[in-house]
Amino acid sequence: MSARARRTSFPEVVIERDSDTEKSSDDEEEVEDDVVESDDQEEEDDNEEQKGKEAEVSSAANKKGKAPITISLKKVCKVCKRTGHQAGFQGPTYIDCPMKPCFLCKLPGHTTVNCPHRVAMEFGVIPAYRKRTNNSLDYVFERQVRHRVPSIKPEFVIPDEVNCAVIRYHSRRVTCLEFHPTNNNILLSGDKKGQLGVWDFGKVHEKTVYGNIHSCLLNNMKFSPANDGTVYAASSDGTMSCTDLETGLSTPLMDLNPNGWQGPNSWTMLYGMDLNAEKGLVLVADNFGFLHLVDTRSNSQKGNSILIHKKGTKVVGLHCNPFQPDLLLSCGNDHFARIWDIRRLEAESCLQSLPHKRVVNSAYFSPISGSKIVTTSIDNRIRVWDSIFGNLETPSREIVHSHDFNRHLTPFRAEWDPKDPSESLVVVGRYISENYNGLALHPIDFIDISTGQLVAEVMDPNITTITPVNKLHPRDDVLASGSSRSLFIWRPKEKSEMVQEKDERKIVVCDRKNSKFGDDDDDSGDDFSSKKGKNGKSKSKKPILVTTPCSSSKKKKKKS
DNA sequence: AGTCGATGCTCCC
DNA sequence: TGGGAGCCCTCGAC
Repeated sequence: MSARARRTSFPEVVIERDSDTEKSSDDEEEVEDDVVESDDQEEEDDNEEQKGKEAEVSSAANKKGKAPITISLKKVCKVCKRTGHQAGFQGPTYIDCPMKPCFLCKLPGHTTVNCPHRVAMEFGVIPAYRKRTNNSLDYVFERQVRHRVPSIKPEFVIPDEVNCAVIRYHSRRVTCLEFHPTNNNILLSGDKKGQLGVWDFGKVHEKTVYGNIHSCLLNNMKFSPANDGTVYAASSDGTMSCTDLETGLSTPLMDLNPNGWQGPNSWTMLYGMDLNAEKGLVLVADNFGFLHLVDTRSNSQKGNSILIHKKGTKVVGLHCNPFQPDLLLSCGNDHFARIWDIRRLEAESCLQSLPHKRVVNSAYFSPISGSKIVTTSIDNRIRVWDSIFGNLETPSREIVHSHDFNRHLTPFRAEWDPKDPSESLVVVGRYISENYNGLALHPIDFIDISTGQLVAEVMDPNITTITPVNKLHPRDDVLASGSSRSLFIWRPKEKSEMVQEKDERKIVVCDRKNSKFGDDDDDSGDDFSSKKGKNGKSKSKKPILVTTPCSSSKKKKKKS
């Protein structure tokens, strides 16, 4: 009996067989066959479904006539390409490849299922503890800053229910969000195509998208502190723009590719951006490690560009300290976050380098006192420095959290709650899914960065996509999320109910072409609620969200 | 329901 | 340092 004939535990498809007596002369193949057999034994023991396929082709190149080609269907792990196990979704639960390090904490020896960081997110985190250096900066902190940070933590208010949304607001994935500084209902959103959305979520059906400002990824935007009708934006097309929100008219303040496309080695993209209101400066950083300053009064570049990160690497984040705007925090792909003094900016003049193990997606000073730093790195760790006046050699805390890099997703950024006086609440989307009543959902996490504890995980059975872009409202208990091409507004449950009393929850489906309901004004669509969970496990889904009419909308006409 | 492809980015050699 | 291989929980179209 040949080896192939004995293989009975999985389906076999013989495409062509010339002669049963012909055997492959290739020794290596013989060995492989043996390996396969032992794997088969495991499969029988496991008694699992056979999925995947492996084509075994006997070369028989030295023989005349046709070679036998046997394709056997058996399970192959798509991660490590070995047999005997399989990674992937089994229903709503993702099974990791046991041959790889933990997908969550990146350590070997276990998978995410029993990773201690998944069981308890605060695992291994040292609760609030400030390293005292007893130097003069510590003294300054005690005198000037400490009283701004209350020692008693207020109760966190979590916006945990979808209040309104526009499905497919953008034609490409959302890259950034920004709330209007004075108008509570205006949300700005940028997308991968460079389009800028202006959404008044008080009037859900009204949708404005400016498509002619940038030609690719809108990476960051900020409102002008001098004029809240004006917004600055940095894009991968190499331009930094200043746009009037009323008219949509845009002025390019900087174009780093004035000669157009000259090849990938010279094409400059703008990523990190922030404003220094005191000095009237826009700070932007590019993909070659340089920082550029633009004077908003003269609309011209100020000084020379300065290399602030390793030459040739992206600088993805810039943040001016809210308390001392001359302090600048940058982060980038050279695995560093850096603190700078804008008054003394030159290459290698940074006050402090904060090393990370991998690329740093974001680095922010705390929003009120500016004395803390939170960074998000693609090594699946949120790092916290409790005081920029203290010892910055090592972070005060490292919180393991799933926010891996994926080329199809906007990079995750942990964002402060600007309303939290204790400066300890942070919001960040989660990459890996969890099984919630038979649905694989990717929640949005609220984390207390002083303890590493998961304060809340916010999800909706209808949002099955990953939500990497999140922004908390500067004044209201509102969370804005960008998930794929859609925008969501969350409010706390009780408040949501109050709002609904006078105006029902509003979910609008955009994109005429892809929606069978056709019209933005059409209120009958259930595209949102009909979305399936992972692996089509939609049976146990609670249909809590439906497309409801906007009662205040005057445009109530049905298409015949 | 299952497959496929668009593709940017990281990191290793 | 440059080039290129490879990429584990995408997402949406067909």
